[in-house]
Amino acid sequence: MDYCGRESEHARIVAQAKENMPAEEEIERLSASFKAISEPSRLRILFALRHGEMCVYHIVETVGGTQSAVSHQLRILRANRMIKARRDGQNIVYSLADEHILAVLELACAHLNCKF
Amino acid sequence: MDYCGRESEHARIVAQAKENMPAEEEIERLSASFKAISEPSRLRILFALRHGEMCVYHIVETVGGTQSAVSHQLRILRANRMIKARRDGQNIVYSLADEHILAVLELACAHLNCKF
DNA sequence: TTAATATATGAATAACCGTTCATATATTAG
DNA sequence: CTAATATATGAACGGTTATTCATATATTAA
Repeated sequence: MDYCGRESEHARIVAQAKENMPAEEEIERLSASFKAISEPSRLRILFALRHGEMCVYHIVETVGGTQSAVSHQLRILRANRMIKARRDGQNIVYSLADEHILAVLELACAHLNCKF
Repeated sequence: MDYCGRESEHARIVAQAKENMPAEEEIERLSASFKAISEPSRLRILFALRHGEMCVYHIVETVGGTQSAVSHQLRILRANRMIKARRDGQNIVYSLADEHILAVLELACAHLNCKF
C-alpha cells in the first residue's frame, strides 16, 4: 500500500528505522532511566546533589517533604544509578552517580530555555 | 541540630543547594519533558524518527500498536516539543523537533552502556 | 456533493506510581 | 545490654496515565 504517496522514499526510512530500533530490553532500560528523573521530587534531589554529597536529613531539609518520601525517592534514583550511596557512621551519604546526570539535565534545560 | 556530625561543611552545601534550586515552574517543565520521553512507546517513536520524517501510518508500521495509540503518543511528544508536525496533503508528517532530542538519547545510552 | 483515506480525540478502563503511615533495621552512645 | 538516632521499607490509598473503542475532523478523489 501507498499510504502517503511517497512510498519509495519512505519505505527506505521505515526499513532503516526498523533495523536500527533498539532491542526491547534497551528501550525498557532507557524508559526506566528517564522515568527515574522525571518526577519533580526526584529532580529536586538531583539538583540538590549538584553541590556536593549530602546525608538524607540534609536532602530532606533542602527539597522538603517527609523523610519517608525522600527515602523512597532516593531508592528509585539509586536503583537507576542516578545517585550513589555510601555509609558514613550513622549516616548514608548520597551523591550523583556520574557526569552524565548533570549533562542530561543541562541539555534538557537548553531544550526548554531554562537557566539554572 | 547536627544530624550528621559535619554540620559546618554540610550547612554550606544545603544553603547553596537551596539557593540554586530551580523554580517550581522550571522543575515542572523539566519533569514534563522527561516524562514525555520516558514511555517505551514514545521512545520507539523518537528512535524511529532519527532516520527522517514519517507520516503516521509509517510510524505505526515501524513501532507497532494501533493508529489511535500512536496518535495519542504523538500528541504528547508534540505538546512537549520533542517532535514537530507539518501537513503534506492528506498526511501529517512528523520529525524530531531539534538536535537536543538525539543528544539526550545518546547521553542516556552512554549512561546505560547501550549501543544503538 | 459523496465516498474514501488519513489522522485526531473523548471517554472509559486498567495498570502504574508517589505519598503517607507505621514499623523495621542499622549504627552509635551510655 | 538499652536507648537514641538515622535511614529504609511494606502496605494502602489516591492520583496519574497508556491503551482501547468509537467517533470526529480534514483532505483528496470522483
